[in-house]
Amino acid sequence: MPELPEVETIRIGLSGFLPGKQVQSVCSDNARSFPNAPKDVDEFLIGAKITDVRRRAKVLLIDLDSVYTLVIHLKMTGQLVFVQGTAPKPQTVKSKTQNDPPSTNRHLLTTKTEVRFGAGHPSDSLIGKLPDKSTRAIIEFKDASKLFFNDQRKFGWARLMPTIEVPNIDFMKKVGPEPLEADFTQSIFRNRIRRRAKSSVKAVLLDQTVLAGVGNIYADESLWGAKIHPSTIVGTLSDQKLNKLYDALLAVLRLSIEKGGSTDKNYVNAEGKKGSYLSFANVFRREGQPCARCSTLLIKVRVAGRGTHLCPNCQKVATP
DNA sequence: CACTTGACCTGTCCGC
DNA sequence: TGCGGACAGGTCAAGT
Repeated sequence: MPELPEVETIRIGLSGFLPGKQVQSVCSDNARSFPNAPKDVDEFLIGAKITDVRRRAKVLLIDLDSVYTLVIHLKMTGQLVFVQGTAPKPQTVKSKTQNDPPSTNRHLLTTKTEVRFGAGHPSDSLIGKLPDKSTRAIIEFKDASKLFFNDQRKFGWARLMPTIEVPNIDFMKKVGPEPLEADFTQSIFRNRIRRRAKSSVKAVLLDQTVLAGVGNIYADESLWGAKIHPSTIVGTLSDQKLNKLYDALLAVLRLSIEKGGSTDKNYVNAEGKKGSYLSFANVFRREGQPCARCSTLLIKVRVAGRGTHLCPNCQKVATP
């Protein structure tokens, strides 16, 4: 679920909290979610200070002064939850599904001022209830603040590795350019998209080796913006159409970062606010609703193995 | 080699 | 009410 705008929102938020924090202790389930050997954690994470929080594609990079980096991919349901260690300030945010009596919250931490990042699930809407059963790792800092890594579906992972080796990860070597970097021009976009001339344009947008950071939400939104059917074969698209797609893609990515990303179930940014992009979305999860341009009812189909939202009137399959 | 599909997971939702 | 199955999607491995 977290795509480029969500991970960037998380990066911005964590950048306000983490630099300078010194790691006091770490606990994890030692499974796939955080597979490092305990001795490496002892040597390179415990006692280290965080120097920077970076992002590449959908990957978060938390740099340490041990010259190691914590590399985190949230995949679909991963979250990073930062909990301040001081000034406990009880909050009562109720689940929308039920009114949980406080007495049932047996896992309340002593500190309750928390900031949650990333994709979530309904049980997460009770702020202050951590760790929960999706918690995979907890990093505690010397000032008693904590960073929780939660992931309901265990697709995400966090890995500690030497900073200098991060660019050598297979994913990092293969991943395409950042679409919001200044030197990512229309012609570079067209050339990279055209590398997969026989594929559907949606499959190519989702291909991280073509360009970095686009997932299902922003693929659908940008194709609607450019009036291109997601099944259109890349080779049949004109330069003009691809330029429109470039413009639409950059516009939706920028708008979403401005809105703090997309909140599906729940998700808040550094200021405790939900990402609001989905309320600006034109097609994603809006099947059955009228198209904002032509009022035709939006539909949901399957393209490139993904649920795909489009306007059947504005986005017709290109006929060569 | 280029491209597509399935596996990995768990929680939710829908139909019977 | 409960149960089975489809579905959600980022990425990699396996298949066509």
